[in-house]
Amino acid sequence: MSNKFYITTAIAYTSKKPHIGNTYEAVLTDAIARYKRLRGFDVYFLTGTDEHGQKIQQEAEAAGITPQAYVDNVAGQIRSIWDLFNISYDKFIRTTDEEHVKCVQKIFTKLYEQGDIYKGSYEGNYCTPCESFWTDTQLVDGKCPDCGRECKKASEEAYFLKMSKYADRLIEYYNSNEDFITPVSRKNEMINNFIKPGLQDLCVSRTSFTWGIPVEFDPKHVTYVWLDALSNYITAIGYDINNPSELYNKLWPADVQVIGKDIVRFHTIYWPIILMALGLPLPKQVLCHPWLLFGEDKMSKSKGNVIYGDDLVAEFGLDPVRHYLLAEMGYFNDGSITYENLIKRTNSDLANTLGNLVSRTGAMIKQYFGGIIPKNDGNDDEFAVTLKTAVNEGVKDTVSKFDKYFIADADNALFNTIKACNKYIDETTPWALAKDPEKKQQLANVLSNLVESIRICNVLLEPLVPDTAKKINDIFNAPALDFDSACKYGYYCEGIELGEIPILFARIDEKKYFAELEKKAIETKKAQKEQQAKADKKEDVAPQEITIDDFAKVDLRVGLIKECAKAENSDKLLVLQVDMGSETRQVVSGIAKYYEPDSLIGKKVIVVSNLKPAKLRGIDSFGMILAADTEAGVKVMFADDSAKPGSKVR
RNA sequence: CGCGGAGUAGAGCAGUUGGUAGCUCGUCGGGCUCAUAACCCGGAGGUCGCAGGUUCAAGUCCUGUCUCCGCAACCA
Repeated sequence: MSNKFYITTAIAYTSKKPHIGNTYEAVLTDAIARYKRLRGFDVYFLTGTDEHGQKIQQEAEAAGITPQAYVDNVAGQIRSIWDLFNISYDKFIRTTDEEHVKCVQKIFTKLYEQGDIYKGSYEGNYCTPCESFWTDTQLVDGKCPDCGRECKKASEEAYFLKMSKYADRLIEYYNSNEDFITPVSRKNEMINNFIKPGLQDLCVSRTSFTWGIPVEFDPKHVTYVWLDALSNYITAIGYDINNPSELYNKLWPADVQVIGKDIVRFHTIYWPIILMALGLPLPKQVLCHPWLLFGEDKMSKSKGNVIYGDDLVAEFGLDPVRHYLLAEMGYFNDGSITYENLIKRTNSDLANTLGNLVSRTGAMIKQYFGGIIPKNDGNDDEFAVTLKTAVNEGVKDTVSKFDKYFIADADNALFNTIKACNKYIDETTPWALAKDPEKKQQLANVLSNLVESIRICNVLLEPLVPDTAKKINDIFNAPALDFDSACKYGYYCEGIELGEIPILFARIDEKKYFAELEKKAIETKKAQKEQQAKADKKEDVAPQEITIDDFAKVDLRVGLIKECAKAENSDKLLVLQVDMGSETRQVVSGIAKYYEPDSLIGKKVIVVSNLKPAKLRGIDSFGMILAADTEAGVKVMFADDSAKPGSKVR
C-alpha cells in the first residue's frame, strides 16, 4: 500500500512578477507538503508556470522580445521567489516544456478523435483581457461579468469540448466525495451557478493569437488556456495516453490541489470533465483558498507600493513573512497584509513567545549547568505534569488542525502550546531553585523539561517556519525532526552541550519602523516633486524654442467625431471614428475616464493628422486629438462648430 | 435584480451538528527578574448591523432590510 501524497499548486501566470498574494498559495501548499512529509508520506509537490496566451503575446510584443524570452524571464523570477520562500517543490513545470506541449497535443487529438472535441464556430461575447467567452445571459449590462469591460461579439472557427455529457457524473462525484471541494460553500456555488443552468461547451482553441500549443491536425488553431494549463497536473508527472510513466501511475490521482477562489470553476468542473473524457480518475480534493488583500491604501497602486514577497523578506526576514501568511489566512475570508500587523505578529509570536523562550532557556542552562543540558531524574512535580499535559494536548490539537489543512488554526494552537513553556518557567522559578544547592536536581528537571518541550513543539514548527526550526534544532543539537519523537518526552538532548544561542527574531520597533518609513516616503515624494517640477519647467517655463518651420511639420486638422466607443480591453481608452473631410479615420484617446463616449459624438476636435500610427492595447490609432491637462482632469480642445472637418489649423 | 465577501469587546478575528460569547493585539492593575523593555496572573470592555419569525433555547436556522468592501495594468 503506497502512502504517496501528490499535491499541486495552480501554475502561476507569467505575465508579470507575482506579488505576495500569489506567493501565499505556494507557501500554504508548502506548509501542507512539509507536514505530510513529517507524517511519513511519500510527498510529491508540483508547482510551476502557465506561459501561453494572448496577454503574454501582447506583453512580449510591447517589450519588443519574443514570447519565449519574455516567459523565460518571468518564470525565472517566479522560481527564484519560490526558492527564496523555501517552497519545497519536487518539480517546477512550465507549460512551454516540450513534454507538456507534446502531451497536450496528444490529448487534444485523442479527445477530438473520440468525439469529445468537435469543430464549431463560436458566436459569443469575448472578453480579451479575461480570455473568456460569455453567453448573453452571463453578461452584465452587456459587459464582462468578471471585469466589467466591453465584450466583443466574436465569431470564429473554434474547437469545443463537450460538457453536458459528463454533468451527471460530475454531480455524482461531488455527492459521493464530500471533501472534493473544500470548503463546501464553493461546491454549492458551482452547482447553482454553473451546473444547474446547464453547462456550456468549453472553447478549447483559438485562432486569434499564436502564442500557444498548436493543434496537431489543424495548426492554425492553438490550444486555448484551460486544456493547456490544467493538463500540467498530469503531464508534469509523465502522463502519456498510451504509455504513462511509472511516476504517473504511482501519483495520479492527486491528493490535494490547492487553488485560489477565482479559479474554482475551472478546477472543479472543467478539469474533472477533461479527466473523465480521458478516462482518468479525478483528484481527491480541491482546496480553495481566499485572497490576500493589500491592507490599507497606504500601499496603493497609485503610490506604486504593491507588495512583493522578496521585498518583504529583505525587510523582515523569511520566516516572519511565512508565519504571517500562514497564521493570518483562513479559508473563508480574504486575508489582509499590513506592515503593522506583520510587525505585531512577528514581535508577539516569534520574538516574544518563541525566540525569548529559547533565549531564556538557553541562558539558564549556560548559567546553571555550564551549557550542558542536564539529566532528568523522572520526578515530575505538579507543574511538570501540567506542562506535559499542555504540550501533549497542544500537539494533538495542532495535529488535528493540520490534518484538516487548517494551517492558521494549527499555527495558533502551536503557539498557544509554546506559551505553556513560558508559564512553566514562571511557575517553577528556576532562578530561585538555583540559589539552593539542595534543589539542584529540581532545577535540572525544570530545564530538561523545557528543552524537551521546546524540541517537541519545534517538530511541528518545521512545516511553518523551516529555517527557524532548523536553527532551534541546532541550538539544542537535537535529533532530526521526526513526528514520532514529537509525541513523547524522550529527553533526547540530555548531556548535550548547547550550541550558540543566536537571537532568533529581533523585536521590531514599530514606531521607529514607521517613522523611518514615513521619512522614506517623504523623501520619495520630495524627489518626485522635484522631478515633476523639472518636467513642468520644461513644459511651462522654458519649452524649447522652435521655428515656424518646425511648427509647420505638425499637421493639425479639424475633425468631426462620428462614432465613439470604449475600447473593449481598456478602461482608459476611447476609440473614435473621426471625419477628417477627405476620409474617416480611427483615433484612440486616453480620455475614457473623463468623457462618456456618447457625449463626444458630433463634437469637433483638433487632430494631429500626420502623427505616426500606433497600436494601443492592440487597437490601431491614426492621430491624436488635442487636450489640456488640468487639475480637474483632461479637457478636450473642441473646435469652433463652424470649422469644417479637414480644415487646416495653424 | 451584476458577481462575490463581510458586518461579534478599541483593532484584527474564532465561533463546527442551535444550549452559559471566545482568541490574539491593545488597555488597566498586580507579580517576577532567567530572558529579546521580554515572561506570568488578574480586571475592564460586546443588547453578536437592524427588524421580524421558528424554537423550551439563536451569533448559530428562515424572511426582509440597512451599511461597508473587492472585481487587475501602455492616459495619443
